[in-house]
Amino acid sequence: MQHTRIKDLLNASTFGQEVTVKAWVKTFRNNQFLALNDGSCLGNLQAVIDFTHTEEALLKRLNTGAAVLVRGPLVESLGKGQRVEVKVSHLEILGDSDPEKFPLQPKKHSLEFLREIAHLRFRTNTFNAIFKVRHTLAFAIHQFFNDRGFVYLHSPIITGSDAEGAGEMFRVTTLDLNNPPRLEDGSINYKEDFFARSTNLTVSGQLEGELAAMALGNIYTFGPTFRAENSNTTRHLAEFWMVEPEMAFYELKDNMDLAEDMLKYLIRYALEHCPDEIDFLKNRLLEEEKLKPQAERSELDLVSKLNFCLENNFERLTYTEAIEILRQSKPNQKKQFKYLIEGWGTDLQSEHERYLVEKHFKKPVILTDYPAEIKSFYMRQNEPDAQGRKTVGAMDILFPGIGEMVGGSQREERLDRLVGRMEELGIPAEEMDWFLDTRRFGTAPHSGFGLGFERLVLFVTGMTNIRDVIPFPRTPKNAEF
RNA sequence: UCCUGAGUAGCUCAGCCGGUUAGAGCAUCUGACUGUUAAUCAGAGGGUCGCUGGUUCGAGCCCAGCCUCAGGAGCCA
Repeated sequence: MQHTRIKDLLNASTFGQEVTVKAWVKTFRNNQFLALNDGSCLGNLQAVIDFTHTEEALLKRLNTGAAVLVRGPLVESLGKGQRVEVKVSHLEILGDSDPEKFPLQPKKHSLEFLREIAHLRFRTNTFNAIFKVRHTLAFAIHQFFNDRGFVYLHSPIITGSDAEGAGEMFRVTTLDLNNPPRLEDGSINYKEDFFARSTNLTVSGQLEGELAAMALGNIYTFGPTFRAENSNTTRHLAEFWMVEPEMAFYELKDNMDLAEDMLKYLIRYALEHCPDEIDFLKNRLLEEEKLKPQAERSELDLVSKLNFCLENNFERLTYTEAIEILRQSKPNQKKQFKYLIEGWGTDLQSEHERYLVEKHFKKPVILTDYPAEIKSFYMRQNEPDAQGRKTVGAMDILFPGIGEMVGGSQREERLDRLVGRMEELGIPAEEMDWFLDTRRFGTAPHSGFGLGFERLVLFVTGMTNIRDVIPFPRTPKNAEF
């Protein structure tokens, strides 16, 4: 049967026509006012029921969560608080919702509780808004790259390479775990496994992306990524989505320019296409901040924060410059950092990144040229500086409240340098032969980066826990639903 | 994995120094009211105090172990 989405009805400019609405009950007030939501927008449609001419048994079934059909003329609302309403002439229950058992009430629930009922949390305003924004950002990613002639590459989810060392991996196998085939020395015989070798879920599509970029020019991947790290934080998931562009003939600066353009494009796209959702999330955040002491409240509301991000250039500086700023910073002088900045060469701790981004520059920061020791083997080796310190052409983009949003680099395209570094780190070159072929045949400067999609969604929605911006979060000890 | 905190009604939380029958608001149920905006008013029902063990005349409260959750750290995106 034909029915109209509530979003269209709330925007309607003509009245009197009969409409049919199919939606879920949010609340039923005063035995006559039904607040309906069908997911098409955050707003509810008010349906007014003539309870004197409606069976009492039917009215009793208008419980929060029930699916209903209402039909009647769309009229200007007699009451305050809404512009339009439906005067119900026909009412049907499509699906009951037992009020004794339905866990959502017309009141504020904690995010922790909603996480436990992740299958139902879509029905709340907050998660309606979050997943609209998430969708919009995903769509905008494809739009951005497509407009610029990038090819969307599907890198494999099951990988055979275990040489990359970018974190703990999830094993993929069809072997009988209770009785696996073994070699004479007792080790497991993967020759008998499905792929006749040991396989894992991907931790990054970068290496495959590089192969494609060295032919197609500019590519990007956007898919699920898996890390079996025992991370219990508000910023990590065992299964998350990552965007990884890879560009032939791009040097580090081109790489940074693209990443900054992309982030601004995505934020602007969300602001333009989800104004209601972001406004709702902004107000939600303001409510939450009221509970905090003045000192801990943020200076900018969500919309201002996003706009501020668009209006300012990201601060670009090298690791070496950042160390100097941190060394002379107040918290370092006063020994307030848990990890004091003493010398050059160690990785920055969260507290240092937060100081740079949230206190010193107060905007997104791109850090470049990290010490080679603390970065991956594939990053391009810079010439040592006057003091003989070795760095690589890496770039990390740090965001306030999030930390590392993007991690990327110019890749080492010189075969001898790359193989040399792999030897130093004990990475077996034989297993990476296919990867090294790009450096053997027509090698060229190229660059790329990885964007943690959920971290972007966190920033744009103003949420603070990454488990609340993915439908069904996978974290250590939790893979429910 | 480490550090800190938490776990009491469907939800959010209170529960004093270890002491009789464990409380409140919301939700639910019953009734009243009927242009309400998380409707309102009156009444009622609702508990394995995370689990296991220990101390004690007596444990929601003290002790030990475990489980789960949250925040921070590490790892990273």
